[in-house]
Amino acid sequence: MKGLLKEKNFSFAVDCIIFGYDGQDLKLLVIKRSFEPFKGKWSLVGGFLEDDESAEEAAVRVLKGLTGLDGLYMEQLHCFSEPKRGGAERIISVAFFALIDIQKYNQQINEDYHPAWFSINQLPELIFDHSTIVELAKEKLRYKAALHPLLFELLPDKFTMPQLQSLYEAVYNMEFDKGNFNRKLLSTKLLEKLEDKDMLNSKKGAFYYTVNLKKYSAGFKTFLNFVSSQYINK
Amino acid sequence: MKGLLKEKNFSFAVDCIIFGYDGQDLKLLVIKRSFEPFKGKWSLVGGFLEDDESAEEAAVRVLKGLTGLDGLYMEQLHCFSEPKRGGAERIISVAFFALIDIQKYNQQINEDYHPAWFSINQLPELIFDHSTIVELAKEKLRYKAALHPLLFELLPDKFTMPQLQSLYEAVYNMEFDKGNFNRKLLSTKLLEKLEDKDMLNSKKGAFYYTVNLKKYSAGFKTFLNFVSSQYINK
DNA sequence: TCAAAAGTGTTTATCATACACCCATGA
DNA sequence: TCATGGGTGTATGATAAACACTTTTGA
Repeated sequence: MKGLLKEKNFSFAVDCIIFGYDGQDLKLLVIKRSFEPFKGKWSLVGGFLEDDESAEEAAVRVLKGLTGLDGLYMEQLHCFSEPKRGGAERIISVAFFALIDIQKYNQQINEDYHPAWFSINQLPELIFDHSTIVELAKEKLRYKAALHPLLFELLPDKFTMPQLQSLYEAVYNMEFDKGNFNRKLLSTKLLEKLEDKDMLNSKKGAFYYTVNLKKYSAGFKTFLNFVSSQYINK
Repeated sequence: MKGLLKEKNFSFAVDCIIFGYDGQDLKLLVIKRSFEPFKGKWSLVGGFLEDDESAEEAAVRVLKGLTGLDGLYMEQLHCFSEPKRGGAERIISVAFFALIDIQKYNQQINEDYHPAWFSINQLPELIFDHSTIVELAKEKLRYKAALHPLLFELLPDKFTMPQLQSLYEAVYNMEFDKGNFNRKLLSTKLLEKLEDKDMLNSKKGAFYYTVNLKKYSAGFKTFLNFVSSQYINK
């Protein structure tokens, strides 16, 4: 097929869906466009591909430009290539979703973009097909986090079990039994209990844990079926 | 970011990973290139994107051109955009994987492409990064089929339990207990038992079944954990 | 009547769930 | 000392896995 048809050329961009967690809600980081068209509207961060970089490299560059952070958890989501995605010219885009610790982010924020966090349940209108993209990203996050230890990326290095449980409850919009939650998470052997406690959020205090992802493959199995499949749609 | 940097233009193609099952092995359909460069080498079917179509539409077009078939199960796999994927010029490609009933295919085959089926365990060398793409597709197929009723797409409309079991065994390269396999599959409520039997492959004969995917969402849960997670890597 | 493969039944161990209970602390 | 939330223990039911058993047919 290639070689038989004439090649066309296309504009090619990346868009980043950036998830964070503030202790209450799962949040999305969006920026306010400072240029036309749609100046002043909310949008995902994105950028055009350069000649010498892959989409992955472009996404890393875009993420660093906004957050100042390297080495974020990042994953290719989907390529959106409908001729009329919105906007005057046709742009093909590969979407990536990223998970960041909202505290680390706030230290290095690049205000030039006019970024803002929105709760995932109260998103503003986004330009082009960005709302669709975000919906897909939410589904994928739920799906993948049910099977893999992913959500730790949204927490600080040290976190407590109640924090972790709140995070899962925010992501899946459901409640878990704390006893069963603890057992399940500890049975993965991915967590290491520290000696100090967080005394700020309760009287008794809750022990801190860190995650040891080196044990990932061994502990993987126990993540299967973590969340009942009715909460997974993709 | 968009609007600030100058846009570049890129060649954009789709590649199709086509899986089939011949009753013995999981197979991949590849074509022999009839043009330079790499004339005579094995390759995935692909094609350049047209101005007025999405990548999905292009993949459907390419699949129909080769197999003569519409309405195949098809899913976007990944976008490959490394600047040096192989070949002289840079081409960004979105890969799709498709599942087809090998019998239906053989009726409408387009010999112009010099297509051939290879067992997934004995693949020839493929051009560019196509071997990498196929590896990723295999992983994704295993992953997804462990959670979703997908593999039916590889069988005729009527199939027997032993056939279905052989298919799963080929895909996961392991053996299942027939009693447990039957129970598990029947518990999904996705299968409808027919009145006639296949008397060709055994003395006793095996009842035919059809799959009723309308019951998909209801029966989904039971597909979780179908295959032990150690066989899933993505 | 026997071999081969289809299909069913049964036992056991493991795991998920629900929920009762105990513990440590600040007010 | 009591209310609060952290953390542990336990009983129950559901499910997965192993494997023995029965059924049907062609040779």
